Amino acid sequence: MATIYEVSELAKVSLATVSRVMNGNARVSEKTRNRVLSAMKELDYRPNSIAQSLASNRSNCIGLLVSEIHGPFFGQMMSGVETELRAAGKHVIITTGHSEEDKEKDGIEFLISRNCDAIILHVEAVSDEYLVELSKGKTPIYLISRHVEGLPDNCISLDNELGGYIATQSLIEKGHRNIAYLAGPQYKADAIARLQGHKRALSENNIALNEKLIFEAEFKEQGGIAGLRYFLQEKAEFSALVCANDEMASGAMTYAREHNLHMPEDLSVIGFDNVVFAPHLYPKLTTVDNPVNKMGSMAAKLVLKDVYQQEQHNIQQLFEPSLIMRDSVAEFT
Amino acid sequence: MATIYEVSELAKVSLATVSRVMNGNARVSEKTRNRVLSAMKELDYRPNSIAQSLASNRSNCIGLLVSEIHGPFFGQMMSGVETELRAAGKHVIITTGHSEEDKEKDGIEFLISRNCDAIILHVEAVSDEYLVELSKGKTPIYLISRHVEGLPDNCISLDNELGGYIATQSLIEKGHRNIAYLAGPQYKADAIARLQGHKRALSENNIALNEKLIFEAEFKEQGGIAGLRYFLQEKAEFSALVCANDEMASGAMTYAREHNLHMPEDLSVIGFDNVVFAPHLYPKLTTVDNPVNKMGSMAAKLVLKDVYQQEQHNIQQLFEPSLIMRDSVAEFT
DNA sequence: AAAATATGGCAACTATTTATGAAGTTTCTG
DNA sequence: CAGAAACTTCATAAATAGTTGCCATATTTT
Repeated sequence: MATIYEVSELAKVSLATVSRVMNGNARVSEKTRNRVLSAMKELDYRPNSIAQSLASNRSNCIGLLVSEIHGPFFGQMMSGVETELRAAGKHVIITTGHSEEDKEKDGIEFLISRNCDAIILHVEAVSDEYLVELSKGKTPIYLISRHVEGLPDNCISLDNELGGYIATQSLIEKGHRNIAYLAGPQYKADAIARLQGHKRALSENNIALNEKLIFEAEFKEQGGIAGLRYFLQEKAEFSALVCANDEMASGAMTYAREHNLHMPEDLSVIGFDNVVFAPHLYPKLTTVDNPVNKMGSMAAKLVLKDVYQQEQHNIQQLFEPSLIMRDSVAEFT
Repeated sequence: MATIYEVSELAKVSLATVSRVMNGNARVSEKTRNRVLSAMKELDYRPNSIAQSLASNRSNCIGLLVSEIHGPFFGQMMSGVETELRAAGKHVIITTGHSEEDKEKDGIEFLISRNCDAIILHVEAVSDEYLVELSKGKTPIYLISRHVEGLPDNCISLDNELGGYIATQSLIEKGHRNIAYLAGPQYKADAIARLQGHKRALSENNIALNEKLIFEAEFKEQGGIAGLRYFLQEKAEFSALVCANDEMASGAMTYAREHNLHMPEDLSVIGFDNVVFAPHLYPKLTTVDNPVNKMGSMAAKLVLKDVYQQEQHNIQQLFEPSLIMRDSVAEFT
């Protein structure tokens, strides 16, 4: 591979000038620039990005830590981040945290050790204090789908409380009063907020909270199955079920059907996230849209703005959920 | 950040010795090693991976190019690759090719320019010749889910022809004779092979091929919808539908239900890939399992073996699909 | 005491960025 | 048209943080 020396030699120009042509940080006359460019072309020269990183103390890599790489939710998120950064010529290093404190910390270490210029995190197990401490290090951190007190400029978040609220509210408006709530793991901030929204909707409508109609499970199909099994075993009375995410809703629906509950007549179901497969469930799932893809690209924009000083417009840090009406909710009769 | 010099100074040891302790490529006495290690600890020293890369000509980064980052298929694949490489302390840089020739080439360039030690590709639009040419460059390439003549040692592939065969064969065994086939884009090797398998199953059972029962569409929900719409409009007679992947099956099922076709009584459907949501469709989708996750981790193992000289057992390059029976296929009566 | 093994200290090497002061060239001004 | 000002470019050197090879020396084993 050709080096900058060979280019400078062929173009009969000094090293510094070649560097200037590449980085455009100083004026170079048209004539010289062309000489340099054609020398580069002739030698099929590509700058060694590693050497550039070492000398400039910039790796042009952004670390991205997600809970899981598979799964429709993270897919959308990573996609948003990658698209934005790729367009800016930056590289994305992806790793996972599995929603476990040790693994999340380990993943963060891993990304920092790679000299990422910034890291974008979707972490759930790690504490706010840890993140505040981490943010004092030399690698800037950005959080997706999490709001940390003390890091207002580095968080991209969704108003999960509002999401939980509109889900339940929409059921109440359809006449439902006995509403079961399948909550996500209560150590995860978004799961907590969604449940709070649910409770607010109930209390604003003067519906007493029935603790038996709340069940906590994991954010997966299996969690949905376990949840509905619990509610049915408890013989609780309910005409509608709100699930803290679409995967749970999918599992719950499968289980409901296996137990001869017709949806939406016997049971209305509402999800959260509006994942790709939501419109292909049966019945088509009514859910709360979570603009994860946009949040991902927004996190990337924030990095481009703060870390690489690129001008960015329309920066938005708080996103709002919205209701997507489909067929899984019926009027209560 | 502390450098290797400070460590050597504090440990009263030479530079070379510190390096030897880190890389373990030469013998160091227990005593010295401990002195060095405790000096590192005291200074909270972490080797600068960029400088290591420059000096050793190893970036410890592996590039991964997939068609799309979202989508259940790629999620499983990336997950397999990442898990394996992460455990080996390697970094994964992910980018996308969108199944378009230009973008795929561009993505490859992008990864090579980052000095990846190897790149793992899931490319669909680029030609075999291009890949053979590419493999002559200094960056080793590995292909997932594609077999390229001339690169036998760098391909991990699925016997798609067999997959297509067993899907159709399973329907025939249930008594179906009029079987519609929803094919994937015929410039993609796996889509071609799956269709071939279908045709072989038909001919082995002496069923005449009806061209009207074959439709080509994209590997997405929308493709499934378009396909079934076509078959219904054509008023073709068929009791079963095989879809070239699960997403198409999901779309087709949604469309079928909207047109009052009951599944599996009126229409049996079979998919391909056995994606996470397949068991949560209604009816639960019978499909052909595609071990993408394993194929991803196998590609990673191949890299560890070839590029990093790590011993690996059970290397497998050709994978076999298997039938997963669920509820979307009925006996033809 | 000789041979084998460990370690030290040094230097060259990796490919770039960036600063510096000097020198060269062009353009403008009076 | 001379001189000044502004703009370009040069050549060099230091810095980035490591790896690696070499030979000399120290320590241990035979």
